[in-house]
Amino acid sequence: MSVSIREVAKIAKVSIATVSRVVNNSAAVKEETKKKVLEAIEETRYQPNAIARSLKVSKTHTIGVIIPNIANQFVPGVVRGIEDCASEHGYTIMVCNGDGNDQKEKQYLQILYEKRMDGIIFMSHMISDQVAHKIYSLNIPMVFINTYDPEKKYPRVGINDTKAAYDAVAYLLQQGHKKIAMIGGFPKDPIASRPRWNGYKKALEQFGVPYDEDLITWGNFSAEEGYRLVHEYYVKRNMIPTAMFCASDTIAIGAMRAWQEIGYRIPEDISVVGFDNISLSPFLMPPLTTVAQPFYHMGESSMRLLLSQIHGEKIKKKNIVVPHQLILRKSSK
Amino acid sequence: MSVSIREVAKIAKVSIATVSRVVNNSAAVKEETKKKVLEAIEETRYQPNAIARSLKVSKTHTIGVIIPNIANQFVPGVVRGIEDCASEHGYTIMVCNGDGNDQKEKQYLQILYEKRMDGIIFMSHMISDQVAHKIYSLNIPMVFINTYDPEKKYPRVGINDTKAAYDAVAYLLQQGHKKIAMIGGFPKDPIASRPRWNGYKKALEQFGVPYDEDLITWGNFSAEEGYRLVHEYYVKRNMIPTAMFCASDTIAIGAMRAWQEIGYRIPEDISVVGFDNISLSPFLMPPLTTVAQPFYHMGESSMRLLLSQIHGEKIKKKNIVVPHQLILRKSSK
DNA sequence: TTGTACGCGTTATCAT
DNA sequence: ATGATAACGCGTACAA
Repeated sequence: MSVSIREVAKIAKVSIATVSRVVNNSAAVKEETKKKVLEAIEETRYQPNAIARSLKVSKTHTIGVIIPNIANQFVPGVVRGIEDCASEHGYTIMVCNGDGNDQKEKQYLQILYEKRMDGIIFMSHMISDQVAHKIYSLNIPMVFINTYDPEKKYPRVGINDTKAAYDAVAYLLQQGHKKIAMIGGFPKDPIASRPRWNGYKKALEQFGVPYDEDLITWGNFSAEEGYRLVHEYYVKRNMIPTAMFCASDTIAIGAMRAWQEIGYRIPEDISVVGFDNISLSPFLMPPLTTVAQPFYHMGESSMRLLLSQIHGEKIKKKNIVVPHQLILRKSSK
Repeated sequence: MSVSIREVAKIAKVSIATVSRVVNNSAAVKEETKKKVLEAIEETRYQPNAIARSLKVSKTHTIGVIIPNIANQFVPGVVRGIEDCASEHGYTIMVCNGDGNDQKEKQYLQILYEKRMDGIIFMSHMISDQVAHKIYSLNIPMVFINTYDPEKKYPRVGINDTKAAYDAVAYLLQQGHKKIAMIGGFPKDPIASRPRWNGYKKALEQFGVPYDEDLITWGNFSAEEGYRLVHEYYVKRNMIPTAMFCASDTIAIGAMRAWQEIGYRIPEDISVVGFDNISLSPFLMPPLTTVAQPFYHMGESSMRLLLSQIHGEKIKKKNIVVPHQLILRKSSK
């Protein structure tokens, strides 16, 4: 197999301690012996064994990342933010697709613990009691994206969903819209859906527009659902709004397509605003007005937060809210 | 910190060997003592240390995945395919963004080797001599996605790019188009760009349509470039084709937008066909005709190939070509 | 400045 | 069926 520090030592005619010292620059070594060691390393093609090192120092310089699904629209941006920050600090990431599934999440948590991650970043819509229980049993550095842990023991990073939805709907109201439909995600989802719904209601209230339950529908954040709901709910019931607030850009894409198919023009007949600002939103026809979430930034700052925990610093702020931004494009007026 | 096998042994009043045996089910243990051990494990909340185990058995059950950029349109699908297959077989993945950058790729290769991955999946456009050199120095199970290693020592999975481009352009030709523009990726890229260009030329030849260099431009696979090239090349030179073949869906998105902005209708005035079939292609206006790549499948089968290498099986087929598919939608006629 | 020796938490090979 | 004990490859007191 691969050569160990021992062989290098033998060839360089020094002790393994000395080899270790030059490999890690951990202590002064005479220039001459250092050269001998370096030559021996070259000759043997020695490569340090990080596993052995980890066992010794109880640090893997690896962090676990549990996300719903890497293939989801905005997850990759977050992961990229995490990885950039991680690699910058000498860490590597292990990514796991939890699929918002209790069992899978629990199992990954277990595996990541056994593999002795230095910390874990956990992204999900909601976190079940079972998963929460598992999390607390681990007792290692952790940070949440979007979700909260029930006891709020660990920090969480995310936008202010209520305010973000409020901003979007308030903008529509300001433009004179009164009949504003909303397509949300899972109605029970306490992270993305409830707060956005609240923001919607709050805006209406503020502008003195009565809330109409019939204008609200729930899907699952997918384009297919947005498409389906427009056809099978709004059109079928002949409830044609003048504007529509969608809880995700994917929903908005499906919805816009449905409206356009049956002859409504966007934004002339119906204004549509999305949520997320995924990378293709500016290239849709028409380009989509939406609430941008700083995904990369979220990943990056969650990693930062994790690092400070790993370094033993005490976290004071448990809820790190990152800025959202309403981006006006052509799908609304 | 966390408890070791030793403490469990002490509490259960057995040897560490016995504890190891019950933890791994590696040998028969009397029911009675097994129970004692299990109780001790429960009591101490013992969790096996995978690092120590890895050091002992020289297997990490972890595989490294180097990709250009997880935030790129189609990369997440591939990674998802890899991860599903990996986790199904008890493996975990470490993902690294190489950014198609020699230095980064080399460095990640080094890190992944030091962390003793059981294998590596490498996805990139092209692989430089430096990186190739590094790869060969490692000598561990590896498989490539899209790229080849120069000596073709390791297997590679990908579509037949030439044939795929041929199919797309032949379709356009069949529809009666004669003036077909193409926007490629990096002209030097031997993986995605050259073969697709060749396929384009081959189709023209087959249909007896003369090849016109001026119809070809090169970008970098981005929507911005597609947009820019339409405006600054085709429109400015007044070279208006009747159809356009784009080497990626993102290019097509930018190009469609540019044409539409200046009043050309798609597909009535210009047909556009893309490449990749990213998840939003069906939701564009108009829905994009494109060549689908089976990303998930590519990830999955690359992982399978890696597993068989890890298990010591000899790979006979070095080039695994997965099926592409021309998907006809509304952006072409 | 350098070397010796121990321990990190396992698994595996011997005995018993 | 069980227990001692030797590795695995490394970092680090401590001694020299």
